[in-house]
Amino acid sequence: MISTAPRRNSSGLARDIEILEVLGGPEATQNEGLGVIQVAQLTGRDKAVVSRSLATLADAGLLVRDEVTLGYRLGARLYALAARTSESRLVSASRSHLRRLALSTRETTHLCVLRGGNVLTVMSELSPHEFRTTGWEGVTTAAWRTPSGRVLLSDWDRASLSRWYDEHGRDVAIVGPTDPVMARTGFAVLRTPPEDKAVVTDFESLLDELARIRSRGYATLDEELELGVVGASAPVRDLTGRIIAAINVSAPKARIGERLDGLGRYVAVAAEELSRQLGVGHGVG
Amino acid sequence: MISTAPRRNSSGLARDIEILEVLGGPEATQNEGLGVIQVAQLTGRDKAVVSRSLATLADAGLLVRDEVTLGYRLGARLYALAARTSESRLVSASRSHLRRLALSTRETTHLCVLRGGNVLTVMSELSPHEFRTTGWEGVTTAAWRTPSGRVLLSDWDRASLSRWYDEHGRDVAIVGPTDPVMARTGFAVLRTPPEDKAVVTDFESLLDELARIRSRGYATLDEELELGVVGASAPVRDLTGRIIAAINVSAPKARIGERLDGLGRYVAVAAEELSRQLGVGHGVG
DNA sequence: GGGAGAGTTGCCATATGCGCAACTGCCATT
DNA sequence: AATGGCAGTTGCGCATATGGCAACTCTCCC
Repeated sequence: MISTAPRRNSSGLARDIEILEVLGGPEATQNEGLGVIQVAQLTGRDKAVVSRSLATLADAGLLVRDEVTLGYRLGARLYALAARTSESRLVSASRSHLRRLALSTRETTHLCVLRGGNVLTVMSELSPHEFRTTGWEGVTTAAWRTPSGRVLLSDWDRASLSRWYDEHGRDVAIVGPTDPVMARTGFAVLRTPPEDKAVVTDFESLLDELARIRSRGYATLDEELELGVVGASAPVRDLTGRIIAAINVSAPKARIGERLDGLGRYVAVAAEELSRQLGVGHGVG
Repeated sequence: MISTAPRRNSSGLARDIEILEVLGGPEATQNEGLGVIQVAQLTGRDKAVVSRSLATLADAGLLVRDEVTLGYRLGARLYALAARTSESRLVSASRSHLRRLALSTRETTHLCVLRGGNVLTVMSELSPHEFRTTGWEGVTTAAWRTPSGRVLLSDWDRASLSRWYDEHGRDVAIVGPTDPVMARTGFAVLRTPPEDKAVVTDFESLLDELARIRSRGYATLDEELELGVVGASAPVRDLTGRIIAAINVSAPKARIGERLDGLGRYVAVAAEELSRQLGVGHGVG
């Protein structure tokens, strides 16, 4: 990533995107959309501006307005665009691999990509143990704190990493749990890990960990992000060898025990299979 | 009193959306994205304007730029917006389709999703014939025994199916009717179907049935689960093409008679409409 | 009836973005 | 090595779209 932050103008677009984010957030998904005033409050802007922006976005088809309640929600055009992203194609190609992994490990698996300083979970397959009906799709986490994020950074050169770390190294946020109660209470926003568990604390230790990941072919996380939770991640590569995604398995430490490294090797094999399929998948429909 | 089309301003946004559409088009999704000049030609705008707009959109995360080829493509932020709202969107979008289907067939319709080894009925619309006040929302049934469950399994690969069947193939329970009387009396817990009606008896016959479902585009059930009851189910797909839910119509055999296949085709059309609304067909093709 | 809340619109100063043209880099060709 | 062409970025002046305030409508509810 580049962006020595040349401060684009983008006044209008920034506001529009902020509005889209709000309407994609937990407040909007529960009810029948959000009203002008609500969006104005959530974005901290004048209601007149928000009113006009919402109308324009709805005209463009990115939003849909409920004629009765006057509430806005995300529109069909946005979903159509989302379906054409490369992530969308990656997800459909990865599904069976992820599902198989979830069934054989009996744990929850994720497919993650890097977005800015964060790791974006684009797909989840829940373990049979899970009772939740919704996964973590769309949720983002500070990249350098998660095994998937470290995997995704592990093929960067040092200069790029340094720039990236200057910009994002202090990020700690876990953004966007879809449960509104969690969001409101802030429960999931950040749980400080025990000091002694932290493997990565600064740029140098991040480099060390990335080197370890490269040599092993996978990353593991032992209660570093959350007590009682362990995980393993491995890189998915496109046909040029670049790391484009990471497969992750997260589980309670109690169920994994001493087998964490075994899990890492297993995840790595699954990621390699997926990579191979992506390499040949170009001709296949 | 809206929609008198009062000539919105939308100068910048219209252009940005046009650019997004172009980058969602076939020219961009195939190769390594599109360059500034190409987008300028496709939108008929000055390359300077396009250059700035693309940079701004990329800064916002709606676009991603390939460092090497300098090509732009749609970014993960779009996907994240859509993915985060997919479940709530399914429920809200389904209601009108289910209701319409219930009215036109004059039978009870359900929306079902897979949870572990069971089918969970998320939403029901009762037929005009029904007098019960409670639907089957929240009721779960062994997946491989129901048409909806088979539909939901029909896009799984064989390896995953095999694992899944090892774990859940012997489940027979019908769990948790919301009617407390039914629950207490155990009336709905399990009615053994007539032997000769069973289409799926083991893993191989399940595979056969799934193949039949794939080729027809819908599943039917003829007194297999309960005497005198027939049903038809069809798949609902999300924007990546994955089967995320099934629409089901259940009815007394006496009222359907020979028209079961017709009902299946009819349900399949409704499910396709719903899928299209969720974003399928706008995109991958 | 009137008051509160939600949403829209008019107005004006100002910041924004358009469009042209000049500029930088890169690569192939001679 | 010089040249020309192509891709992309940037500087600048001017028109205009946009933000913020306030006034306004509409509906709902007491």
